[in-house]
Amino acid sequence: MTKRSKIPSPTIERLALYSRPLQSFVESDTPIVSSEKLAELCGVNPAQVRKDLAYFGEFGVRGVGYDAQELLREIKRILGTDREWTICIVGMGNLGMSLVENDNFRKRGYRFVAAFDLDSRKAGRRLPCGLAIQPACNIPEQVRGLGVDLGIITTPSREAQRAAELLFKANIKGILNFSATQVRAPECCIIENVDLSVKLENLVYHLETLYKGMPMK
Amino acid sequence: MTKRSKIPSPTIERLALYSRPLQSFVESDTPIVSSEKLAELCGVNPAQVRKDLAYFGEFGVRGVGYDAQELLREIKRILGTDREWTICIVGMGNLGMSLVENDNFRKRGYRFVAAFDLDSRKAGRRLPCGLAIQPACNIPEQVRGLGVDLGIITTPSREAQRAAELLFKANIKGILNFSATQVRAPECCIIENVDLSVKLENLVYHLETLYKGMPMK
DNA sequence: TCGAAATTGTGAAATAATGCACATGATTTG
DNA sequence: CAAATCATGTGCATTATTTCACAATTTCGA
Ligand SMILES: NC(=O)c1ccc[n+]([C@@H]2O[C@H](COP(=O)([O-])OP(=O)(O)OC[C@H]3O[C@@H](n4cnc5c(N)ncnc54)[C@H](O)[C@@H]3O)[C@@H](O)[C@H]2O)c1
Ligand SMILES: NC(=O)c1ccc[n+]([C@@H]2O[C@H](COP(=O)([O-])OP(=O)(O)OC[C@H]3O[C@@H](n4cnc5c(N)ncnc54)[C@H](O)[C@@H]3O)[C@@H](O)[C@H]2O)c1
Repeated sequence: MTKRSKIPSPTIERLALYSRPLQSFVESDTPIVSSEKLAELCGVNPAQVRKDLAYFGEFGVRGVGYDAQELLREIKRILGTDREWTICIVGMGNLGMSLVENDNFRKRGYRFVAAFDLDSRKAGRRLPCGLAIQPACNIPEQVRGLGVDLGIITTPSREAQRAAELLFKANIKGILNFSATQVRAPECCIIENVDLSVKLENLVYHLETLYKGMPMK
Repeated sequence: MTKRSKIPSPTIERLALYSRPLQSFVESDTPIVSSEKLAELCGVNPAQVRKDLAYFGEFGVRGVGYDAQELLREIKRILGTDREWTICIVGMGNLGMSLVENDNFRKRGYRFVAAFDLDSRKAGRRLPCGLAIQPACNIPEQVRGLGVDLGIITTPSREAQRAAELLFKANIKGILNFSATQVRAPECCIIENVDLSVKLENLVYHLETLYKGMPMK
């Protein structure tokens, strides 16, 4: 039990997924939820829900279900989202701005504490949230000084690796990269690459296959 | 050997991934690429690259490698991205605007042909790209009339299902949903849910686990 | 109080995905 | 032209993940 070393990584993604409907249950004063209900809302198998949770302990009551509030608390603890995480963001174009403005991150306990851009016309500008955009060359000093937890890269693809290098220099431990190039990182930094158009292409493939009358995966 | 019916879905995601460096090779006049090089750039195992491709045919030359241009063309054909796909987008807030403005989608052969919002102050406004935002109630008629291929949902979470229903009514076949609720769809429509904060929570979990016990600095 | 219904937790089977290792064919070099 | 080198394609072992199926536990109603 609780040997984190061999927990399937799909399990982790699903735990985050489960927390969304759980939050709703808590907000709507629905105290008890079953693996079947949760599974349905998240589009997975009920046994999967139970097994995912079982990696970390016994949170339910047989014949009854799970206490929504308690389960949500446990999942947050497991994921590490029961505390605030600070974020800096590099590349204040359309997507970067959109992310900083987005309220959901704040609600989930993330806080943007620094924003950077290479463009000298942008550097100095103050964002609605109160942050001032700083020149990218400040990254190592600023990010290290503030002890920022996470970095988000929203620069053009060709600049992504360079942006990442500055973050490594600042000793950052985790990066979410939205550009279309896979950023390469040293051992000590975890990268999550999120290429949005890969998602679109997935969709396109499935449609294409479907239209051709072939059975779908 | 082209039996599409049992192709692993991770394979499809990786094919899209491979196309990024391949594009660069083509643009920089590098004619030949090996599975090893491609694998390195995409952060996967070389045998994986070869196996992924082998599901669809023999595209390489033993002892030599793959012709970058030809391989790129084949991958596009396999994915279905060798033709234009039209997109409509529902919810023209920060993220929606950002997606419509993004040039990469156009470069990859996607074309936004309609944009919708519920907000009556937004409806009617013209976007830089030339599209005019329409009221959401126009979706069924407009989307069906234009024969739009794909839908993107960027409304607040609580509105996502409603937005989706309008798209179903318009007989749309695939939807990319950026809101934090999993949209439920009829058989005839494929949904890809992309919850960005799930990605962040993944990162947080791994950091938390990695540095459990050790002082984070 | 008892039996039926509900629902969890879990071992074991089934299914899916990955990666090794080598036969195969191309190319280069001496 | 033979040998060395390179890199693909693939059968198979390995590893990872999902799902089944059922014992265990709780609740409820007669
Ligand atoms: N906008 C979207 O909806 C969207 C969707 C999918 C992927 N993406 C990807 O996200 C990234 C950003 O997209 P965008 O639309 O915001 O682009 P954008 O061009 O609007 O913004 C990029 C910003 O990065 C800044 N920049 C460039 N080099 C930099 C550097 N070295 N350090 C710091 N800042 C730097 C630029 O000055 C600019 O402000 C791109 O890689 C894009 O492919 C965006
Ligand atoms: N902005 C981001 O960076 C970001 C990041 C992650 C996830 N998301 C998700 O993407 C979605 C959009 O985010 P956003 O920041 O653009 O929000 P936003 O509030 O800026 O925009 C939402 C837009 O949707 C419109 N809308 C509401 N109901 C509608 C309906 N039924 N039909 C059509 N339009 C409707 C609103 O008028 C508004 O213009 C949200 O679900 C958010 O959680 C956004």
